[in-house]
Amino acid sequence: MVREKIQIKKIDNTAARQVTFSKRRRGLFKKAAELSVLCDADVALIVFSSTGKLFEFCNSSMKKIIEKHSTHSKNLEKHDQPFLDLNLDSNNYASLKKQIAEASLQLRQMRGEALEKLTVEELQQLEKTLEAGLGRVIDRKAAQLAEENVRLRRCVLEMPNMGRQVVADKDNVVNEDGQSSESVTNASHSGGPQECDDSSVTSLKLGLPYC
Amino acid sequence: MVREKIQIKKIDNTAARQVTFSKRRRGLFKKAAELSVLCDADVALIVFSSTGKLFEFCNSSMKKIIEKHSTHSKNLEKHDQPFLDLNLDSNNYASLKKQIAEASLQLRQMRGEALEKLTVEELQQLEKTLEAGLGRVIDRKAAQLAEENVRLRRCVLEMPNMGRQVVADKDNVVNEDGQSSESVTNASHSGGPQECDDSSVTSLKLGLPYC
DNA sequence: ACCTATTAATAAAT
DNA sequence: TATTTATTAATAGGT
Repeated sequence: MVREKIQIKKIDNTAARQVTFSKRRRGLFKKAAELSVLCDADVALIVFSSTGKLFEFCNSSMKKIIEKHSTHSKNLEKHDQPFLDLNLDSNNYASLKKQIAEASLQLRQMRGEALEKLTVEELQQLEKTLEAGLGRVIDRKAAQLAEENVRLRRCVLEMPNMGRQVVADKDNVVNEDGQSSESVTNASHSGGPQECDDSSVTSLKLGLPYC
Repeated sequence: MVREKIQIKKIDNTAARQVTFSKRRRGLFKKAAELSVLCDADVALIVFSSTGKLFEFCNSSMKKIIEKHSTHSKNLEKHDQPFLDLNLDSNNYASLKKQIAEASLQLRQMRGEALEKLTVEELQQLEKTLEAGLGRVIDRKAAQLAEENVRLRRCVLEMPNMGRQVVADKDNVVNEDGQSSESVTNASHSGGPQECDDSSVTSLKLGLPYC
């Protein structure tokens, strides 16, 4: 597209990814709107950012289009038993929905949205909860990293020859030349590219290819 | 766009409209796919041509995304027609329970529990989300406090006798006219975090009995 | 469906 | 986040 052509793969750098997301999202929504107008098409577009924020476009009614889509797909896959669900207990059903609404609201508030209705005291409480959670997350991360560090050091030490130099050399190798290491994939369940600019994280990766 | 710039309005000529539809639809789907990969976003795109033909794109599961979308919107709109919703299998009983489980897990993790299964990368992401949420909560609290402060100062000033002494030596009085309350509000929207510790909350309470 | 002149989108830098 | 700019990508109209 631009100054330089890019590869279509997940953008590692979080900040860059969010910038690109904003720009391209705008572009995509514009195109969607144009298509619906120019060609008299029904278009529904739903996007969740990697942080869980929802963006949507629909030239008419999202609900209607989703229903229409549902109808189309239903021709192919068969339907479980919506009627059974109905028979169960509408109170129960309603209660489940209420629970979901409540949980969603809480989640949004923890993400810093929908705070308008909260009192200062509630905000204070929320702040404490978030601080506590953040602390635990950071602790846990540190623990994981320390654990991995131990494993890596052991791994390096067990290597007969070059182990020591590799560890000692601070800004060595590997990460620079693109995505060289299989180890990155090993390190994460999700298998996605890394987005940790934390130097401690980075340094961890350095040892892995030798294991 | 090309040889000549076009107006974004329905293309009258049917053949031309269909040609444009094909071209732009391809372009749109490509962009949607790119966004989902580059930015790790969940994207669902549903298009019905003016002739009723269905085209869809989804980087993961259309059903899942529609469910997620449904969950999000349910927080805002009340559920008028549960029957219509039931037609989508997005709202069957099992699915609702799954959504609750998922939301509960997310909430627990944001509170710093159940972190054992998360990778370092996921922890990193969670940390960022918490930090962002915390920042917004703090901002909001500051804004609320500032607002209340304005009200309290005005209240104190309106008291015939002792008002002046109480307020005078503190930051000046100009701050509490319409102008400043505007600026406080503006600052809270865009501005950086402001520090408000518990003592400021406490001190606010002290003023209230006089009003 | 293919071609290409031209506009639109956008990556990177600021 | 917004603006700017250099460059690639999309595409309108023609064949």
